[in-house]
This record gives sequence, C-alpha cells and structure tokens, in this order.
Amino acid sequence: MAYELLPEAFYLQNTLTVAQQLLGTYLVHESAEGRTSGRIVETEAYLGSQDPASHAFRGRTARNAAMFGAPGRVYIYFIYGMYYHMNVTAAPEGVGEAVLLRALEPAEGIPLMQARRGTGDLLKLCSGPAKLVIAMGVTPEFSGHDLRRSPLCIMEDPEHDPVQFDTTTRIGLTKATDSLLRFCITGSPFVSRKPM
DNA sequence: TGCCTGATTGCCT
DNA sequence: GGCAATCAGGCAA
Repeated sequence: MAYELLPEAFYLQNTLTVAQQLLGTYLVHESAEGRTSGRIVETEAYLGSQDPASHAFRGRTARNAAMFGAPGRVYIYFIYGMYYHMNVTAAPEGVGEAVLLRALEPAEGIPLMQARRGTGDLLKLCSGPAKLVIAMGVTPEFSGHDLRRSPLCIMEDPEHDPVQFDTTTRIGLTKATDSLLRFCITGSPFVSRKPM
C-alpha cells in the first residue's frame, strides 16, 4: 500500500471541502501498543462565527484554542464528563473551523482496537466520535498535534477511486440542527447512523 | 427493535 | 448551576 501524507494545502481548503475530501482517507496511529488505522467514512463540518453549534462561535478561549490554530492539526475535546471527540482543524491559522471525525472503518490493528473497546463487533468498533477515539488510542495530549507527523497522521492512497458520499444534517446537536454539514460514504455499514 | 436514562466533568453564563 | 458535537444498558412491546 503506497499511502501518502496529505499536504498542508489540503487543509487550507474550504472547511466543507476538507470534510468531504477526508472521506476515504486513513487515520493512522503508531502507539506503543501497536499500529492501528481506519478509513474515514463519516465527518461533520464545524464552521466559525456563523455556526452557533461550533465551539468557535463565541470566539477563542483556552478550551478551543486548537481550533484556531494552524490547519491540519488535532483538536480534542472533552464532552459529557467521560468522552473525547477528535477534530481536524481546517482553514488558515486564526480561523476557528474544524472537521469532526464521526466514524471509521477499521483497517489495521483490529485486535488491539477490540481490546481497547471491549467488543469484537467490527461494525461497532469505530461507529461514533467517542468510539473511534477509544479504539484508536487517541488521548487529549494529541491536541494541537500536526497530522502530517508520526505517531498520529492522516494518509491517503493517491490512486483511490473517487468517493461517493451522502450529505445530511449533523447529529447530537441542540443548535443549528438543520444545517447540512454531515458527510458519510454512501452505503458504508460503518457510519454511526444511516443517512435519512 | 427502539425509546429512555444514568454516568460524570469542565466550561460558560 | 446547567448544559454538552455521547454511549451502553435496561426495559417494554
């Protein structure tokens, strides 16, 4: 498999474009316990000051600072007292936009993912934003990490076929629930919820 | 199969 | 003090 790192210019595109084009790429983590990777099958876009559901809506704070940082970085955030979500920052530095990774199709290191998640069901290993963080062994220390560097990076197969995706409303929100900012690979059984 | 609820902590109002 | 980009398990039908 001849995978290549995504260049910085990829992340400088419009956030919606980044969210769509991340579909079909691979998130790879080389941890001390072993290597795990998964194909990104579901994403959501979070925009800046125009998007009330975005953490960046009310401006920059200590918590969301990573969202305003350089593109192609990790923004991890703690939710519901027990889970983490992983985002990929987009847009130039100073613009608070990011893409939430919502689901992966497990690729490498599946036994390790199963051990971390405590389940053997492939369909449920990474079918949700908190689940994939656990399965991939991602920790909050990665916040601000550059996704073009080991041990946590995003790669793509430059010869992969164009990905067909569905566009739907975002999930789990209480604000701006009518925006069509969620993207998932058409027909993939690994998404967190079937498109409507 | 599908709805409803508890768990649990940090941050903003 | 209340809420939040969630998940798993329990119970009803």
